[in-house]
Amino acid sequence: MPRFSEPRSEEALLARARTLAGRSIAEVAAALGLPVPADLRHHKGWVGHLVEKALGVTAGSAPVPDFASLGIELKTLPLDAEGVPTETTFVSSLDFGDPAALSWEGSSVRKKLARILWLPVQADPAVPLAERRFGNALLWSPTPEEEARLRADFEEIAGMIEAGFVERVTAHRGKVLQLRPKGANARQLRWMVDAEDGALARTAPRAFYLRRSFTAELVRRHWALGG
DNA sequence: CCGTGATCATTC
DNA sequence: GAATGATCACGG
Repeated sequence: MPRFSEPRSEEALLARARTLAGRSIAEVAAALGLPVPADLRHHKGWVGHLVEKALGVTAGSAPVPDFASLGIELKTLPLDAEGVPTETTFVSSLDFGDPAALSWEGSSVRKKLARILWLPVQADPAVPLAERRFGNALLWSPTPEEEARLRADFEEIAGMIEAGFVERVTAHRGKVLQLRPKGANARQLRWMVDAEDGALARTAPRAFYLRRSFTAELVRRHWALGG
């Protein structure tokens, strides 16, 4: 059954997450006394918030791990009928005000991806939201090979930003990790320091995302699903 | 206002 | 069909 308190160990967290396996969104929501929206069009992060409540996440929107004391990030992983992720995975926003944010070691990307609790959730559009079921959770850390691929993409993107070409970093760049706009709308802007002259300039807020091909590979390897 | 939770909608 | 760029809701 879902609980409200934060788990104190990896084992406790994983055990609790696995109680969600096979359960429907309607069941989990009912246990928490939450109504299920008809669809996600106006509730895009709803499933993620539902799972947070069920597993005892208290961190809110602070840029820290969901389970701060355990250093674990929680991510839902929406899968289609074949077990392939239907969406990219948000990793972290780019902090234009933090010089360390552009070094791999100091980056929020490395920290966020260091340990993730993946919770697969059915996302076949043919299945109504309330009837979709959760899968078996996986506590994951990147292998050295995966980290090398992530780091290579990150450093390519970070290098362009440091050189003053942030506007030329599109979502096409990066094999497993990409940088995309992330904001309420395209009109929202952030201040950044221009690499050339040090002047302040406005630019769109951006965030790092994992490509579907990367998480699809993860699913195939750990759940033996998909094609 | 901003960051986290993500998915949508248009274009390719 | 899949990917990119845009968008929606919420808490603090």
